[in-house]
Amino acid sequence: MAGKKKFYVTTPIYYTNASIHLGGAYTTIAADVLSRWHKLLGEETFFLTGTDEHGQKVQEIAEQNRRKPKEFVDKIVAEFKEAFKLLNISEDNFIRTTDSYHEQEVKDLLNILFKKKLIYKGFYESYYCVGCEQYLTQSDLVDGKCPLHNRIPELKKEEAYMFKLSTFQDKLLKAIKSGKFSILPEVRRKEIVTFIEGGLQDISISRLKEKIYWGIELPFDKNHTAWVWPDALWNYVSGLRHAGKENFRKFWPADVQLMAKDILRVHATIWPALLMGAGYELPRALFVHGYFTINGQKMSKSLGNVISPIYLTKKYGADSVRYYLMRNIPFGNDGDVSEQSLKDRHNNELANKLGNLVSRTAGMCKGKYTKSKLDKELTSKLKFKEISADMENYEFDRALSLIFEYIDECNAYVQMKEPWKLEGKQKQEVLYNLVDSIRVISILLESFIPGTCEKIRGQFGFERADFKKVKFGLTSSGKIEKSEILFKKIE
RNA sequence: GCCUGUGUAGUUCAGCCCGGUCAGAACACUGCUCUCAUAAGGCAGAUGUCGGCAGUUCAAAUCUGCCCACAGGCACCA
Repeated sequence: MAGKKKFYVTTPIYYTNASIHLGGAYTTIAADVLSRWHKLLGEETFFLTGTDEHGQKVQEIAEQNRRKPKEFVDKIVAEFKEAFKLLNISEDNFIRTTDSYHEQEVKDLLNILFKKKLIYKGFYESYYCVGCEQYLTQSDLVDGKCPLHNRIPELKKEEAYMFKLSTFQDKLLKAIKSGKFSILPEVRRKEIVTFIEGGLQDISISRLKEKIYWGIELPFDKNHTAWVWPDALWNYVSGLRHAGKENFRKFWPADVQLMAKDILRVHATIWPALLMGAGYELPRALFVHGYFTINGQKMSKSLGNVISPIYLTKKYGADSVRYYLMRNIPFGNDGDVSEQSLKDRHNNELANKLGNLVSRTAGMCKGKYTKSKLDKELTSKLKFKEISADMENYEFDRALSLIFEYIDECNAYVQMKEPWKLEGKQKQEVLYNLVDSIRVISILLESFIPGTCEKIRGQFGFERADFKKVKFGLTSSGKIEKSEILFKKIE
């Protein structure tokens, strides 16, 4: 079977200065959905996620907690893994930037770039506010002053190794404009093109070790640790190569890398530049999703409206949370999230439509179903091609909406045929078409609500199947093992 | 300030690229109805001057201009 397609998807690695938040769970769910979908398409897939654990913030927070950084991040990482398990995430590797294989890969990268003279010793300049006792960024400043203390910060200069990002400006623009390195959605691509056209400056890729000891030591200078970029971004290479060199050859480059818009710029500039510098192919696409508001408000700790994905999952179940997030917000847009709308979708769509269809069908079958002829009037209403196209375009909400349209058709079909009034063959035929439809639906929904689809398979005795089996009439006669409620109503 | 977007029923949104059943879907609401099922399902209905003004056109939510409101971006915080 030569030429089998492959699919490599990544999430960003999450920073371990705090517990997992809903946004991170969302990105990871989306990546999981894509990975599972492509697997069902018959492709070989690799799905990477993980944690970014070095740097000043972690160092400081650990100190505040009177812990060693490693102890501190171990605890946070355990929470991430717990959350992903709860959410039924099927990653192939969970990389930690503190993993020794990763640290070695980063050193190798830095050596290569250093030898190619893409890294040179220079100075990192930044603004230091004596009042804040902190470094500020350009965007922190208002009229060139620290807005908190209303004073002009000192410009501090310290030795740092620099990466020649500026060298890559034209090559990057070319890659983006040609579509070789695609940035989605379109709005984000425009943003990046404008930014790069404004000119790329070299960036610092190290900090003095005496200041930031919690990082990877530069292989060519013990007094420096790697700054976040080479360390964090390189995970996409090291995390894949960890699964074996064969694997790396097979899966590289990434087919799509998901992220929220806050980290797009580094992923659209520094990241591809590091790859070009080290002689790697660029990822095919970056896909940028939006932010959430909670009940119309920005999510923030100070407002106290942060919703924990662990809380939601424990309360409503992984599949409801997964379904809700994928269905409620067009991927790539900002969107609003609320427990009420989650409940509404859980009750109306998962329980009343899908759950009830399965339940009433199983009930009418009275223990068995018999292979019969197909009713095209029903089965022709499934829009599999459109659903596939929506998935190709990352339009998860549309795909789900079309799948649920078919579920509606099935429910209407029951009403129209009134199988409880029928006998013998006529009745068998109606039930067969419903059972067969449920089988097809369960394959289509597998990526989104894997736990539920497994239950459906168990109930009807279906085999686990991929999209080759998304054809009607493939169900043979069978027994209903047991009847169970897929989604209990909430409140 | 500059650059990008968004503004359509109570709510969330589709439609806008390629002008003419385009005024839609879902939820919520109201009425009717089947009874296999998780008091679920089915059918029917009301709701909007498509942000504002002007222009192009036989015809504009759909194209153009201006205005208003909101959001995002404009480098070392990820």
